[in-house]
Amino acid sequence: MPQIRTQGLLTIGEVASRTGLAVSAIRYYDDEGLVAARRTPGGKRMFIRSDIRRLSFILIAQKMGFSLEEIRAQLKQLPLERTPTKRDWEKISRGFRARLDARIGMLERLRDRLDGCIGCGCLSLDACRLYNPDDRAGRTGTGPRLVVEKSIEPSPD
Amino acid sequence: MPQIRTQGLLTIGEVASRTGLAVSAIRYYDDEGLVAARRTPGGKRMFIRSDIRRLSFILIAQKMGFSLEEIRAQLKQLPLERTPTKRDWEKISRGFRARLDARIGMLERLRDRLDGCIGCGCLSLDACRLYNPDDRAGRTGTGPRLVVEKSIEPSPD
DNA sequence: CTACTTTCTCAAGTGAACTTGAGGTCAAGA
DNA sequence: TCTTGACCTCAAGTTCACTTGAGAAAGTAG
Repeated sequence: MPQIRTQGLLTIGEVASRTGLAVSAIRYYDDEGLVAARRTPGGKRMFIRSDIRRLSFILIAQKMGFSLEEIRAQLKQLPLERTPTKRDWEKISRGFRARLDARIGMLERLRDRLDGCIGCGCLSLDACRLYNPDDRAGRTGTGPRLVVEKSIEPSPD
Repeated sequence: MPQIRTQGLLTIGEVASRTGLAVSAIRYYDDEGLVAARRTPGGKRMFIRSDIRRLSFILIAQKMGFSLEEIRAQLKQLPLERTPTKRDWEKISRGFRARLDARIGMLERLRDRLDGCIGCGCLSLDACRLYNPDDRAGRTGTGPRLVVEKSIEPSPD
């Protein structure tokens, strides 16, 4: 029985145990185009080694709070069929790092505001800098949400 | 028609426009016990002013990546019926701050590892410190996920 | 070849956090 | 009084990120 090139390729089960992902999750990512498994003549998914890296990246990016949609966008910069090069990963890294810094920055801003607001126990909502960073009170009708969206979100993208 | 104490109470519509939340979302939070609206004899929800603060807190905490479940746990420390005092909010603030710091710390650790791994473009998975921080290669079968869970999660809680 | 494990597809279910829709009530203004 | 608009309940629908289940085919060990 001639193995039609199992040349270092991995089955979905192997990838699952190597990444810790469920087989069903990997299939889902394949369907969603986050990885691109090739197929054996029999129709089984086969992965290249660098797919493990790809999948681990997905896992980690999710932990960081990125949606699959955002992760997909990041991964679009990597070649799907070929093992990515140093340059390929570096490109990803830059964009990812930027988004991550933005996210961290947002959390830190929120934290610092909390310290100065909830922390201080100020109970006068209209004067609260967390909810009204411009010191304009909440009488406009478009309150906190807009404030949050505008001043705290990482980037408009 | 004697208003049975609209004494500074707010309707759901007013609260919605003050917080930027949808009316349906506020009703949902009320059902879920994240706020406790009192009712008019006619059955309409009425809110006290500090509920705006409560709801804004929910909004912000969600932006930070906390689930409603976690937020509920935080808010349990606040009195539901009474306007919270400085002390009340301070208690919240401490727990919240700790969780927030943990979250930021996790992101920073991940970011720094990315810099040293994806950033450097190292392509040898088995040697990658991000996926194998202990420098033990991924041959054990229980790979990256465990690594991520164990070393990067904020706290077991 | 048989038995067994792994994999396949496709449809449907899950939980979180809401939104939408249907049908009904309440209070104020013309 | 009639109408309008804000509110009510309850059930069902939505999106995300998967999981579960049914039924079938592929590959491996004996």
